[in-house]
Amino acid sequence: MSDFESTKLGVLRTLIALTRKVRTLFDARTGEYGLTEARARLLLHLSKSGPLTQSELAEAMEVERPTMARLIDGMETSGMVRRDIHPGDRRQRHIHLTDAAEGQVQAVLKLSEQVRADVLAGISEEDLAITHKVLLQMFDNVVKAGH
Amino acid sequence: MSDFESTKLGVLRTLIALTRKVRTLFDARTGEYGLTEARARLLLHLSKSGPLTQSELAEAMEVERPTMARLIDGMETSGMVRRDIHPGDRRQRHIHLTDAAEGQVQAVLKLSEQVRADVLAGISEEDLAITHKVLLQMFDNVVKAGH
DNA sequence: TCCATCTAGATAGATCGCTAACTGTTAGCT
DNA sequence: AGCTAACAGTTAGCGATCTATCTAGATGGA
Repeated sequence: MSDFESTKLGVLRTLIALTRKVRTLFDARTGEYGLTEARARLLLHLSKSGPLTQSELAEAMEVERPTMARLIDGMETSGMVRRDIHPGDRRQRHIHLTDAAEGQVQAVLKLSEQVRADVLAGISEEDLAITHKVLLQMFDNVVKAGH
Repeated sequence: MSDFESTKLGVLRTLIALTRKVRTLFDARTGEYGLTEARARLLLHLSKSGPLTQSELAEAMEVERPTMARLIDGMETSGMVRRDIHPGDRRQRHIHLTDAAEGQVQAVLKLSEQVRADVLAGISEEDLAITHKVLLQMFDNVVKAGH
């Protein structure tokens, strides 16, 4: 088997294993804030975007709506977000960060940048750019293949 | 923000989203065999390696032992694998594919190669090699950071 | 106006991943 | 022989993801 063939065999497997490891690293680091990787990402996203509906958040973070609903459930229970019913359309819930959560944003941002730096250590700008391009291409391929 | 900075921000996010999408694509394709991405991977692994213990399988597929145990539970229930107690060491269970599962290997192999081909479509050998190298580096970084 | 359709969100059920803690078995050392 | 440590596997509990389905509310055409 050529090197190319064995790379093809391994790259998806590496992708999957790496994603799991990144998540567990994130979970370990953010555990003291009552956060997980998914929660931290939502926290940071909301702090940048401002209040959005659940559907908008789901689309922006590329998860399905029930996934987002459950994520919000958990963060609502631990007092990090608030569901506000939109006055003009009672179907919509606008998701706000609570003051407590706003206060954590800086710390989580720092922590998440640290994780990112750890993960990307020793990788050249060129290689990283190529990798990102390739991952985006794969993503596009999967979306197309899904039809 | 430089391009390098924005790539750093996006690449991990793309990685996570891509992994989810690849898994769901796999699940959709293999659904008719009563398989999922994880089950298909175990099926193919066992067909190549021959019978192994649960711990060996867990290590080879880079998941924890309870994860492997439950995966085997499900496949045992649907009649794809068999747990054989090792005569010399009653702690060990040697996991065998059943005849029914052996018969599916070729079809699943084909299917999994098709998914792989779909995902990797249009990506050059050079870029893929770089990507794999970068992912492995990231994996190594995460393992080191986890201590 | 009224009924059909679309949209937003919630709920149910499944899979897969993790850690922590438990049982049973083996091995090793005194 | 017996105690301790290590190992294999299981169980319990939680988080995140998906699809399928349900309810409530909004919209639009007959």
